[in-house]
Amino acid sequence: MQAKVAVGYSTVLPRESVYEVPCPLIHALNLIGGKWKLPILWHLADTGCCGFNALGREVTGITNMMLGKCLKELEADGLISRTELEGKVRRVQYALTAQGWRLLPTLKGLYQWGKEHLEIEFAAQQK
Amino acid sequence: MQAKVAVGYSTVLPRESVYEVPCPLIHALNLIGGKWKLPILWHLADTGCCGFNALGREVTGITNMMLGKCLKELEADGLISRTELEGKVRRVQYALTAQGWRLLPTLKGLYQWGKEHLEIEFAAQQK
DNA sequence: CCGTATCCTGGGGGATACTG
DNA sequence: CAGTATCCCCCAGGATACGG
Repeated sequence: MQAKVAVGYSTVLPRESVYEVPCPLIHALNLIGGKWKLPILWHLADTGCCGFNALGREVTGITNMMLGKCLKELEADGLISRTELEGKVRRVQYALTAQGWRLLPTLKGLYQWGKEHLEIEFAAQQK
Repeated sequence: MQAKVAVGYSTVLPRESVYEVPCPLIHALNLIGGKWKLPILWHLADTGCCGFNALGREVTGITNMMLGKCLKELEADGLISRTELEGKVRRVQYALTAQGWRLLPTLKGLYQWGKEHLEIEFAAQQK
């Protein structure tokens, strides 16, 4: 067995099910869970802001259905903002909120860990 | 729109679907995805090592089915180790691997962000 | 004690079509 | 351009039971 290392938060499970008590980590994972939330956030991070159809074109493979659903949820959760612009043709702008921006860097560690994991996995296959 | 901040990794989407190209972040999220992977990892982090039934007792709500499936996947992914102990009665020890240990602290930032999000949400409901 | 086999259900997500 | 409505399929995960 490994020596115990600092994890940074409590790993003690509650007596009740973890799903009957609000866990911040599970909560965060739920907000960005699903197949398309992260790609949408990435593209907004990359371009600054974006309209509905433009977003649909850039996030390859997503359908209008899922795009609408995800955008609605992300907005309700305060990760993105929706702004209707004035003009004769209808125009809407989606952008990250401050809270949305704050989320992205927190994923960096996980990204690095995943990269390492992929490399180890790849090396094992080469043998 | 917000000023652009450093995210720590590339947010540029590939021309192909994100799901046709191996993204380390998506990969990491897949490894710990599902309902029970994190609770299992937490309990192993908390106790050091654990047998099958003991784990099932502590991770409240999980069934034998899901426990077996998750343990098998986590082992195949190199996050936990499975050791059969010598003796007249069968005994097995599950524990985190070094890679498993390295994962947990990377989730700290996400945990903090989720905590903040819960607090903001709660404050909004009080109004 | 350590699991596996079977059966079943809910909902996430795809395809397609339609509206203002 | 910015979405909604409908239908359908698949599989993660629950319930239950059984075997080494």
